Amino acid sequence: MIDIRLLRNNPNEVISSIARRGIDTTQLYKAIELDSSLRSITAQRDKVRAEIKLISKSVGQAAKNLDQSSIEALRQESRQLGDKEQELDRQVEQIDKALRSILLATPNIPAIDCPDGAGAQDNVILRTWIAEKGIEAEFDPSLYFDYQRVPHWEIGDALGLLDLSRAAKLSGSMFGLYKGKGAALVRALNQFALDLHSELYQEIHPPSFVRSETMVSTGHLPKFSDDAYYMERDDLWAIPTAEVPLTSMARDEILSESDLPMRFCASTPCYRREAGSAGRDTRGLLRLHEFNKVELLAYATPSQANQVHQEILSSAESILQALKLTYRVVDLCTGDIGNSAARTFDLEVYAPGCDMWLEVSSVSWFSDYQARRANIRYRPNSSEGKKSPSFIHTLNGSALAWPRTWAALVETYRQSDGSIVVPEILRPYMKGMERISFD
RNA sequence: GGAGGGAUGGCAGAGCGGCCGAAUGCGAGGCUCUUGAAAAGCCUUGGGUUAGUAGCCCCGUGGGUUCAAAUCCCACUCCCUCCGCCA
Repeated sequence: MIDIRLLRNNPNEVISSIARRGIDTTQLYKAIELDSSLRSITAQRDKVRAEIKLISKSVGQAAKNLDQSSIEALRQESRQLGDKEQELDRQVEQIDKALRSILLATPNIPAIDCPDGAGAQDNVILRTWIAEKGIEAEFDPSLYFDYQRVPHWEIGDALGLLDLSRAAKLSGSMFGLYKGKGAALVRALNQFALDLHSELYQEIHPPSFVRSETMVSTGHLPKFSDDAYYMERDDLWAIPTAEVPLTSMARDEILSESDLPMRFCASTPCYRREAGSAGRDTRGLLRLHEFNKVELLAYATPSQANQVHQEILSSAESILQALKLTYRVVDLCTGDIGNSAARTFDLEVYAPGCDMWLEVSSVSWFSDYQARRANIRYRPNSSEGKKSPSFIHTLNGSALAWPRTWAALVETYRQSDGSIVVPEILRPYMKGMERISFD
């Protein structure tokens, strides 16, 4: 949620910033009007309330003096004021509700240095890391051999690592089913990523079903309810990402500045209805309703946020480098960043078999947008006098989403004989296995 | 699923319908004393709204009774204990 005071005091600045997303901002002008009438009517109501309180006290006095006639008079007066108060309060509630629903639907203000753009085509590629050379360089498709130009679903089928037709039998399209060494490979990836990060990030194993309030905190509700799975019987939502529970852990809490930044990692299943993307990326593992990923998330003070953002980015990059996969870092433009984010870097890994750059991580800074919704604050260190609590900043990034990483990995590591070499770093997690070949 | 008990400030824990935004203890911060520290003493210390140390709101949430609700009534949510069932 954006700060209503910021909007009130700098309306033009805020509105033009949000307009950089290329969305309609007329509702924000309405919000400003609602806010000003809300404040004036609230003031009127509070004045009436103050009167009522005074009268009530005099009734107490009169009762002590057994002054029946003045008690009755005061009661009359108070009742009349009560009617007035109720009417004003009704208006306050109505306006407040209208204002709130606009604010909840309003996306975050993009960061100043977030590049302008209308959509994915305007994203800025910051750098490309070439696994074969172990350095940042120009991408060169000729580095790949013909035997790497086989899509992962064919590889998975040939080596018996994937069984997508049975997955479809069980659950329909866009579900995965890994088998044998294919399953072991996902497990290895997961374990490896958690081990790599558990020094810096505290490991959490959160629930994967959450209440509505939890989804609202991160901005996944109310606007994007169609994208999530909902269990009506129990009024619970299946999480679309570990960001949801990890962010809400500190909901309604006041943290102390000396504990910040706080860093967490979690491996969870992620559930997405993909309502708006029917027919897109339907082959293989590129788009699934259920997948696993390891998520990194941090709570920080506003002044720490930028550094922590870079830190999470390099943590995520370090996995791809360790796996020796080619990837690029993309700075998402204002037209492409998510609603709650102020700045986002995507990591896209190159999958030679499909000849596609696959988004495997999205590292975002949410400024105080989520913290405001979730009411997560911190108390500044009291060295310079007393300061009241203010909102923290939240940041997160997928440490990696497994299906797409798995896909890029088997395509990249395919050999001329059709087998797959297991990346060295994963071998300890695969009982030392060096190669996945035909059984 | 059944039966009980509970929900108050960072934590613990009081609170006859008006004198309660709330005792007390702990914790935290500041000061005094001290070479320094400890101990001791003194003072301060919930959140929100607002230009505001004014007013108003917040004692799980939502309703109700009343001139007046933390306190009475109703509903709901959550937590704890016991029983049953089950990984």
